[in-house]
Amino acid sequence: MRIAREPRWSLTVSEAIDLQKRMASCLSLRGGPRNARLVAGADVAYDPSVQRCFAAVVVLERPHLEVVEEVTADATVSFPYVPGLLSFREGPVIVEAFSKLKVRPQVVFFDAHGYAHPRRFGLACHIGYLLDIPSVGCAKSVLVGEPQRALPEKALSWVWLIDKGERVGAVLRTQTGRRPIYVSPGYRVGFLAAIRLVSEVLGKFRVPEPTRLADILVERHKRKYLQQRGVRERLTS
DNA sequence: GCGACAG
DNA sequence: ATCTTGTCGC
Ligand SMILES: [Mg+2]
Repeated sequence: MRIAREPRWSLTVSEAIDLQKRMASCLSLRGGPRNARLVAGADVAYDPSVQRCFAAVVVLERPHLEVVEEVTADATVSFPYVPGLLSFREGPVIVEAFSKLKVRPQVVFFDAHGYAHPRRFGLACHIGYLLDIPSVGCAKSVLVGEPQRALPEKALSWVWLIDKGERVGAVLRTQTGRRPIYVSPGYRVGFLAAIRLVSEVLGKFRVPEPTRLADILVERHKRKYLQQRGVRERLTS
């Protein structure tokens, strides 16, 4: 798959923050794909000992969520973890993985926030923009904001996530008796569309299928990569 | 200054 | 995110 926009990743922390402020103003919080057939999930894993990171993208076909393509990539960690700047840490290896895809997904789900971000430009917004593909943020914990009211226990119940008086996303209970996930618009997707899209790709787990399968694949890829590297060192030394 | 803080 | 085995609860 061809990457629509050329990213520049070599930025300082303050330059990255400036970029987010500039980019946030040119985002559309409306729309959303109609009856998307190809949906994708992406996730990243790390090996702290060698400053290496890994990414996986899994493409599924709706409505039955069958896997149609899987790709992985790996790279050297090039940016620290700074809350609010996750896309600059995980972006390079994620985009690298997407470039290896043959098919072009119609929507992408990320294991991170989108609009629910200090500067309203989380990883899901940033990567969706670079790929020029509608995207949704599906985080497992909160970065900014608070539920507008108490979240009911029943599965599929949701409430708005409010930050500084502004609606930034939704708190969605995907399973009864389990903690909720945090859904927010990424790129070219509205609030209700984001919630609907996530509900359409839920399986039997708390986390949506696309990101859950990407998580499993990236973990498997990381293990294989490190094993292979261990073998080479043994034969070289 | 203090506390919060995606992955 | 990662370090880590078994164990308790939905
Ligand atoms: Mg992740």
